[in-house]
Amino acid sequence: MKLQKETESPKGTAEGKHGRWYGDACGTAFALELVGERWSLLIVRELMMGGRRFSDLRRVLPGISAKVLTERLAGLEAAGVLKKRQIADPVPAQVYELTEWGYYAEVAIRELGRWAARSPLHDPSLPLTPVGLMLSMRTLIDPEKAKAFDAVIGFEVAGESFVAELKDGQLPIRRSSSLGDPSSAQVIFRAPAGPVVAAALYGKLPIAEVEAEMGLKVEGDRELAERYIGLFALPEKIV
Amino acid sequence: MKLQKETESPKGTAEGKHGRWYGDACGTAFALELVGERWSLLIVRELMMGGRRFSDLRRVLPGISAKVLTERLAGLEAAGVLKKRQIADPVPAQVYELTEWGYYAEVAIRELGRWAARSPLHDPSLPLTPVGLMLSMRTLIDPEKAKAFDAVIGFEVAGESFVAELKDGQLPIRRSSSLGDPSSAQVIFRAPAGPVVAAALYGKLPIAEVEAEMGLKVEGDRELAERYIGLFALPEKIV
DNA sequence: CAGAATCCCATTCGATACTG
DNA sequence: CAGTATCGAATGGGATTCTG
Repeated sequence: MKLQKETESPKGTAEGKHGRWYGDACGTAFALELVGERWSLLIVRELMMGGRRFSDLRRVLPGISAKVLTERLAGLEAAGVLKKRQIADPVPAQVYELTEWGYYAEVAIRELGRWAARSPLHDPSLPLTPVGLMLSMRTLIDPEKAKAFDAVIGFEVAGESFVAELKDGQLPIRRSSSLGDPSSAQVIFRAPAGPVVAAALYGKLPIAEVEAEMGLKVEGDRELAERYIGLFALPEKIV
Repeated sequence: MKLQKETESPKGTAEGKHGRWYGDACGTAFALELVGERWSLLIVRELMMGGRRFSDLRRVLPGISAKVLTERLAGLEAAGVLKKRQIADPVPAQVYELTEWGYYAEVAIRELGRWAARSPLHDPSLPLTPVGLMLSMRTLIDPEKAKAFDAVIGFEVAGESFVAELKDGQLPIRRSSSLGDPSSAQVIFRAPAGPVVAAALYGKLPIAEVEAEMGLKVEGDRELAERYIGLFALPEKIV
């Protein structure tokens, strides 16, 4: 990012002013120029389930400062990864939303996560944002097992709602404004935080135990919930 | 990386001393802690075709300083991505080699590259290292077309030699110490630099033209070379 | 409250010089 | 060849302030 700062790459000769960029035709190197700065890819991750406001991003990315978030959003917009958009819906506000191409980054984000989760040093007990949880499901679902299974699952995690529509081995997930009782979901997982759902999906703790000890609530078809959980497996560690 | 510096994550409470780490269970966030610093992932990329020495890395990563390379290698070793190994083969020396898990990062590296290459801002005319070229072939080959085609192709690019063994739609590539005439390759591409081969593979310029104007030499079965080139296509740009 | 702008300090980067 | 040592410049991040 920072594509149009003071001194852009002079006549395409491969490097910015201070050798700050890589000057490498390799797509990976270019990706790192676009999203390689601290926080950038996590911002993209948080936008993967739809546009978010500035303050939403600050909330789910604890530790990012307003200054850095501002800089990153500007850089990602200059890079064509996201666009700032005015909305008038609930109240006049602006949301940051991925461009079509920005959404294509999901595969790379997933594969980075799949790889890193296989490190023995990875600590899955840390906090997990609702969007992080949703993306982890899309990463870790077993596509073979999923083929034989259609379902509509609702999630309400830390106040954010999503609907996952399992079909043809695919698991598209969208944000849902209201996951009320007139929902089409056959089963709804409600949890105060991401790791609670993760404990059920990946930790393979019995649902009842996660309900009793971590505040999960599974509403609707509990047998379906069990089958759904059976679709996921953490990748094995490697050393 | 920097996993065991002065103040490691205190009792696993999610953040390092200065909030430098993300404290996020999301595998992607952890990946960024491991390889998210400037240059790290490009070092991993350059090791993807086998171990390299310190000076090899400095040469193919123009712009990286000895200091930063030293720091990154130490960090990546602490993270379990690579290992320093003593060799005595040609001369006593030490090489940095990916661990088994380190090699698994290739998918993520490829997907980052595939994504970024679809940006209209990507400039494919920049320099391309031999390893970058080899990885780009593994990224951009059409697996469907490749299924019906077995071949052994040699490459000698900027003094580095590789053999690619196309079989069952897979394209494993290994470094080759000598790509002499007693080689098993059915066709050999020789070029002074990566972009020359890229011009033939992805630019779809006629072989004869790339030979005449860019210094490519195609030895052996030229018809096979044409068929091989036909397996590759740049992904379309999106906006 | 949303978000941009400013100030300040710690860390990091990169170039150069130097060493076993 | 394989790194260390050093130093100025750039960046990162927190706190504060300003604007709507």
